[in-house]
Amino acid sequence: MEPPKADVNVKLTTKGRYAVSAMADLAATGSQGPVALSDVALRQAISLSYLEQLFAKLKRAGLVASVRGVGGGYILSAAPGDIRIAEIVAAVDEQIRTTACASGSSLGCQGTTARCLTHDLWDELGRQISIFLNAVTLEDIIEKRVLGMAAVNPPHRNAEKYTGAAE
Amino acid sequence: MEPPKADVNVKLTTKGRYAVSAMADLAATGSQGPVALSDVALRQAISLSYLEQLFAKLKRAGLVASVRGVGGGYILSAAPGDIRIAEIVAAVDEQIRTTACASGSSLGCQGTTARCLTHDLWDELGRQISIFLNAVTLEDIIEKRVLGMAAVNPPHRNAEKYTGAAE
DNA sequence: AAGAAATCCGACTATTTTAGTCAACAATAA
DNA sequence: TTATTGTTGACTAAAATAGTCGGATTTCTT
Repeated sequence: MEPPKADVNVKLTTKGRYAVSAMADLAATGSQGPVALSDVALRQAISLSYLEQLFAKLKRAGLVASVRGVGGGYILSAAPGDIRIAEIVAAVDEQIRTTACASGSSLGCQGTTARCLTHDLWDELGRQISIFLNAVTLEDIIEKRVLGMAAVNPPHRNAEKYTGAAE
Repeated sequence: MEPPKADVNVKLTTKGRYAVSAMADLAATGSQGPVALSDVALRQAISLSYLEQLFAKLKRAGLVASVRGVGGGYILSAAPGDIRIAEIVAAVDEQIRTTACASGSSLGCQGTTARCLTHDLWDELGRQISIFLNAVTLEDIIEKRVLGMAAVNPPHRNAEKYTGAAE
């Protein structure tokens, strides 16, 4: 059984990060039974109300299941190794609004002159991000297997290896 | 002479896209002399006033030079092959505000339990995006050499090749 | 049956960011 | 000198983000 793949918009807000943090918390602590959001809220320093919002979406996306009542909480719908980060982000982050030359669609791209020169660029970047977030699972996070992934290959020139942050 | 490298925050708004489009326009049309923003505004369908804002920042970053008066406009400060997309994005997009567990800094990351489990993840993603945007230059864009870059290597599992957008 | 612990639900709000507009000014070429 | 273009800064409207709040519902425990 292979994990489903999610498409990720080039949009990464704190909402998505909170969701991933909360899901990682669930993966790390909830191996036995359901975990109450109030616990997650304390551990991750996120407000309970906000977490409730996020988990409503996560549940709608089928990533978690809920148990109501005393002793209830949320459980992952699948093993941590089968939940990709891309799915989490896609579940909580709303669709990016398509400005002018939207990534993916060729809207308004009847380019005569220089218009939409950058279309391919954003397309490709979005694809790179998707690939990355689809390659990492919750298990990778709690096992700390994320760092040190190989770099992308530049298109044509033999680019010097990019070592780190400038400045 | 090697192009400088810029650090890119994990933040990609239309502002950055507009700037890249405008710079690509400049690269494509302005090989002889300065290009007036009014022309760029028409071709790229961006409002002139907004472009002025963006180019003020681009100039401050040293990516373009300006010529005032009749026949004036903006010129690239370097050859298209020496201007990386990352520099453009970094010039116009403000610094991301560091929430809770900021990428790069270890602020608030005195993690006892599960806190900051995702730190490495966002760090690594930011690095991937930086690598990509640092690998692409304006020349690549106008020569359409952007598409078909190699995928990132997943961390540990031998992930199935991600072929495209789901759904 | 009562109460506590939890999810659920929807409306509301505050803050920030984005995406501009507008007006006035400065330099320069024709 | 006049038209063209850049320069600057203040201002604004709309959208997205990041929540809050109040209440309802379910279910376990006593």
